[in-house]
Amino acid sequence: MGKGNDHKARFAEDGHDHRRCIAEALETADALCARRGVRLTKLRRRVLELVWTSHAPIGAYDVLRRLSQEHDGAAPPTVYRALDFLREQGLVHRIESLNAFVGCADPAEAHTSQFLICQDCGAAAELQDPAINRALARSAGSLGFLVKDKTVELRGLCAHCRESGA
Amino acid sequence: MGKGNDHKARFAEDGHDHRRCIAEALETADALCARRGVRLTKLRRRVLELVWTSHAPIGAYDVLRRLSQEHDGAAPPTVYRALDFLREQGLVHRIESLNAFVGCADPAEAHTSQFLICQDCGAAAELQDPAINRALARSAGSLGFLVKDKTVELRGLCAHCRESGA
DNA sequence: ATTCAATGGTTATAGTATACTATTACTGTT
DNA sequence: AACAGTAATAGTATACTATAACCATTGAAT
Ligand SMILES: [Zn+2]
Ligand SMILES: [Zn+2]
Ligand SMILES: [Zn+2]
Ligand SMILES: [Zn+2]
Repeated sequence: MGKGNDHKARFAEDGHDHRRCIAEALETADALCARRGVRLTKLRRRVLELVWTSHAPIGAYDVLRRLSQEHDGAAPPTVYRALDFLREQGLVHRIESLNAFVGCADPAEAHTSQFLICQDCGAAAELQDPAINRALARSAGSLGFLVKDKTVELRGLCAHCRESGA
Repeated sequence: MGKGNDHKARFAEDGHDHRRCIAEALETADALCARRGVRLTKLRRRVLELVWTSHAPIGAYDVLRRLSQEHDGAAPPTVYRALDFLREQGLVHRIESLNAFVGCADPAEAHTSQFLICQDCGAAAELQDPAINRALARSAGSLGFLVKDKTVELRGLCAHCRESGA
């Protein structure tokens, strides 16, 4: 299965085999879409692959620039349509504070996650911390607020960049 | 002082005196800027007033449209500069998931807050819940992540719209 | 008065996202 | 084979959000 059945994800390790990250993400996506009866077309699959280029969220227009090199006539809607599909299927997440997209670490089932985003290396780690969700639910509940959707994004320095920096 | 010395803010009540909200926000801003020795110019003050038009976050270009009606030559930079100043002074917050701005309920000192945003009436309530901040700090800390900035935005239905809706 | 940094005006451009229309590819039906 | 229905993609234009770059003015401090 995918990389992330961990309850709590981590930042990818420094010298990790990222080709394997990508391959696993694509395999998981293939299996998931097959099971759901939705089509991970060549285009959508390629956009997913481009999003997985690194663990740093990538902008839609960066995806477009790369896609254009191999796909004549690629235009903004080409990318946004693919990203919309991938988001609907939970295969990518949007990072609101960056206007950018990142591959989901654990797309098997719907979930709300939190993101730690390193301002130095750009990498984003996806967490699913029940304690955070509990605290949010409590706070919203006490005001009678019905939560439909959550955005939790923390920006700062990951452990690695914190050490190597000053 | 301002409206919000509450530990936990609430959604503004249905028939509340919003003119008073605005007046208090402006008074607080005047006092705060005077104390800090920064200039809340006529333009900046007017932009703050426009942001406080309602408790719903407002887009920069909506501010611009209104400002243009009374201020010749208002252009995007006019508004963004004023908003930048107001954000630096903690007088307005940016809602990342809406690309919009909202007045701060308690600008007296720097703080990280959370937002509950009603998808029906548009209003945003600003919370400062220590339990949420604790949960976030714990989670980030356990990964050695140094948090510099937080975005916590929950979208859904406020108590009022939940009742009046279906 | 002189000076310098802060403020704002103006024009242009970058960056992000969607609306709208048309076409293609695949499916099953007649 | 001809047809209709559907999903996916193409193509064009436009809306929306934000910043760059350069210049004129203001206003507080010396
Ligand atoms: Zn990897
Ligand atoms: Zn990092
Ligand atoms: Zn009010
Ligand atoms: Zn509401």
